Amino acid sequence: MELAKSFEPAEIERRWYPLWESRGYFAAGADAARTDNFCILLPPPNVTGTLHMGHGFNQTLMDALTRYHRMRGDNTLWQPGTDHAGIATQIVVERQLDAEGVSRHDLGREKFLERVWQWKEYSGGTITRQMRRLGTSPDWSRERFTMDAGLSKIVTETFVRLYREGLIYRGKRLVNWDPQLLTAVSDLEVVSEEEDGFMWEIRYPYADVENSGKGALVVATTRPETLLGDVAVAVNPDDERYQHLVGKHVHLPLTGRTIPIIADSYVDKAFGTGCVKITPAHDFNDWQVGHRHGFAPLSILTLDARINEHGPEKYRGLERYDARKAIVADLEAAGLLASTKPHKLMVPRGDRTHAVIEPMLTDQWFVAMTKPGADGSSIAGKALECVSSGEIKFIPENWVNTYNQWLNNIQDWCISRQLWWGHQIPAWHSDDGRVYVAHDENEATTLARQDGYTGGLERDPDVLDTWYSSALWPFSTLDWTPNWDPNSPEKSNTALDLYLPSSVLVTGFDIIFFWVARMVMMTKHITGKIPFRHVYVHGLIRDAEGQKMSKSKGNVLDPIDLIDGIGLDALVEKRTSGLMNPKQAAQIEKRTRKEFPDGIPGFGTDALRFTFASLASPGRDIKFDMGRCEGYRNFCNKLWNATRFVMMNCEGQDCGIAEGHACGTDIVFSQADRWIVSRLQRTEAEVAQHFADYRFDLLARAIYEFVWDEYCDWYVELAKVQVQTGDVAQQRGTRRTLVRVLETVLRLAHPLIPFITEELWQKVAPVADRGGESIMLQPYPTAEPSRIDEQAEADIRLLKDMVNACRSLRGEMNLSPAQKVPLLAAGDTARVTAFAPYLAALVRLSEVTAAGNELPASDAPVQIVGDFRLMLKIEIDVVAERERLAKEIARVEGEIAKATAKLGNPGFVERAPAAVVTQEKERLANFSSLAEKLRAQLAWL
RNA sequence: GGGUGCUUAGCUCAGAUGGUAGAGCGUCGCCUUUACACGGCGAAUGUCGGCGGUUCGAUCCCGUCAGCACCCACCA
Repeated sequence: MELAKSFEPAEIERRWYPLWESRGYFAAGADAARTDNFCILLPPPNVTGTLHMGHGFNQTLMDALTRYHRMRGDNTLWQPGTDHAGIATQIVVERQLDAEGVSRHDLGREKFLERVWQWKEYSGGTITRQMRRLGTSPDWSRERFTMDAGLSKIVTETFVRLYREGLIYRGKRLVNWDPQLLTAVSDLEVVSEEEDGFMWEIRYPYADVENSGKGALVVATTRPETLLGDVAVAVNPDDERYQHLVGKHVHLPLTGRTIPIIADSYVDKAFGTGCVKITPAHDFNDWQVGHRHGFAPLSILTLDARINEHGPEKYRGLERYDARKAIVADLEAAGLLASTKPHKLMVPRGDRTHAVIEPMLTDQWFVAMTKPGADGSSIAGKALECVSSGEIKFIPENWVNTYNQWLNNIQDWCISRQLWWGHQIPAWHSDDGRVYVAHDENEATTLARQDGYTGGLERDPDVLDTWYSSALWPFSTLDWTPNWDPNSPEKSNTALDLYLPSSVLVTGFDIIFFWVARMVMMTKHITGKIPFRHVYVHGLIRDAEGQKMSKSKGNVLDPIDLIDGIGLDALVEKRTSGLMNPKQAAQIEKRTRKEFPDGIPGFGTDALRFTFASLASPGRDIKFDMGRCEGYRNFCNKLWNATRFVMMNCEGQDCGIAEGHACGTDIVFSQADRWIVSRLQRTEAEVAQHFADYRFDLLARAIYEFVWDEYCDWYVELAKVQVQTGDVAQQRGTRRTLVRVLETVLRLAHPLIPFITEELWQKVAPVADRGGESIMLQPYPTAEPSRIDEQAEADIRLLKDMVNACRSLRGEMNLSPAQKVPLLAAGDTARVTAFAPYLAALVRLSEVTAAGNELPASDAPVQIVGDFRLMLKIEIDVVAERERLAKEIARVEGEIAKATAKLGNPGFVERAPAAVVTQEKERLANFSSLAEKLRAQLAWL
């Protein structure tokens, strides 16, 4: 069957993916007898999410690694799955309910969860469908979801374990509270950004008899409303201005309360007035200070951030910012407001809701990070050890600093969330405040009875942070059981035995803390094993300007749109619908229409994947450049057409590989044939190295350059000559080389561009005498050093130099590409004769004549290549040619001067390595000889 | 306040245990040469951020300054 004239990816992709999947090519190796295991865990995307550029990038790299190792014959597993993404998913469903005018509380927990499950069922396949469009090849039969029964059971098991070890505890602590979501969040889920605010200075009048009426202490605050919860005013113990006041009291404005003045070194004398109001219930630092001085925190806010019953009657029920206004106004009226100044401050906001986070005193569950466990080391300590010992390796290495720094300063992890969607905490409360943590209610009841409690039990309503189950991913997806023991036949588990630890985690640096560190901590603590050996950390995809892609900025690119293409109107519609702030629509539309006046063309999956791979340089940010996507689409087309050429010339022809054509007697390989095979070996070696180093950018480039610059631009052109002018044996050698090299290159490139390589391989393989139902099942090419041919490489390098020199000459002489001219070549006659047919074709020469050792006197232009002098026999402008030669001589003399100076420097000759000195001498000799020849040529004119 | 990374051709980015600077896109010229105009051939373009130091030699190593970006952190 004929290949289409150009590469049309859509139909090919649609055809191949279902075949691969249904034939089971993605299935895990899972061969218990083997040790060459390779395993990657898919960072589980949100089950209700859609594929974004970050996924596309991340998954392309993982798929390339997976396909590579599978073709190498390794016992390979790419373990897929999705995450329930507690907060994110719950928010989406709550918004849907909002639109219907109901709240989750109207529905009740059970009904609400049904709704979420429904939504999960409805949209849950989107992300995995989109992954399939990317050509990803995980073992879908092993797909897991964090809230599957099996995984949930492991969540419970580990929770109970950690609790019983004393590493999970419950306590009333100040936590980051999202007043909009009404849940605690972890430190990592709070993002602080600098915002404009005010600094208010407030007078707290002296209350003691001797100072009464004599003035006031002035405190500075950015949050005046919290003064209602003040329990003290603190000054630095060394501050001479205030030392005498320590132990005295001030009136707390608007409250009728009197609070003490205390000394604490936490206070910075130089900042503000040197006096700090202490509000332990509403500030993390103040909580510490209050704790040191034995003050009970006074909470003055409700969970939805309104003034509560501990505040004065007047302010009760007021929302925090309304309360602020009222309080500032009242202070001013009372003459207690000393000043108001604009002030920049860091405002903590929830990463999901963007609501201002409130430190809130609540009962929560925590994982103790730094508390020593039974084995004497803490969870965080073990995680540090895994990396410092070298068991786990970061690539690039510098991420170790980031990892260590975080773990060295880690706080206990608040794992409870006041949400409904997630793993409900396996703890049961008695009426009298006792807590029983157990695998299920029966066990809890048993524990309660043993404890002498006979009343009812109520399950803790909270769920776990979504990252808790993610932290277990390396072993929960492999069906870990508490009694797992790889050394015991009854207790072993093939998947775990083979694939824990996995080989490499491929991830962006944005989730090193959220996920990577926590997986190390939990996996090591629970299973005793590290979760993975390598952590390959890649950058984050940004838009062409380097901006983060976000809905509100309207700069989001959808990988599927880059694959299929999208019209301008559809793109505008997509970017402007469902905005949180509809006012941005006009601006987004304008920018989109400017950036993509014709919409986005469909580049196909392979081009997109190749782009992702080639962008995977070690840096932090990756600006997505659509121009490169187009370039790699062109590359795919190049590969397509090279195959078309090879098929036209080889299919049904004698390629010297069918039966009866023994190599040697009736097949001849030219230097060009040996050269391309030699270059192929080098490319194969390079690719293997880049895979080992996770340098997908260099890997993509090596393949690109081999295919385009070597195979297409040179070898195919040389092969045309050989097929046209060679004898039968040489034609055989040429066809065989053409098809075999191509077939190998397809396998070499398959991990990056799976669809086109499969499609083409199906056509090429039979001609190359390789059978098989899919390229996926073929061995990955490996370099054979014995096939590296230095002589052939040198020969072709010389031929290329000659061709380039002649082409350059033609260009400079302004010869039309259509005009054929004769060439006279001085130098080794045998060489000239051997190269003549190639030169004639590649330079478009009418004839090539060997001139022996000397060129005739002529004013024709001459190029010098090594020991050869190449003369184009054309009429030229003698003056222009003199200028050209003079210019060239000047350039060469410049080089000679540089080299001479270098060699004249005793320091260089004495101290530089001998090889460098020799090289420099050679350079000088070559340039000198070239200059001499050029001068001789100039003399002819 | 602590930490990390970046600064190379108009744009996006590679690069070498320190020894003659590269690619893609873009630009300019020529070309329907039967694989490919998603193409071919040719051409132009860089004090490799500034300043010091080490060295025979620095774009690469060290120091310092500037600019940009990001991460962590409790400054009221």
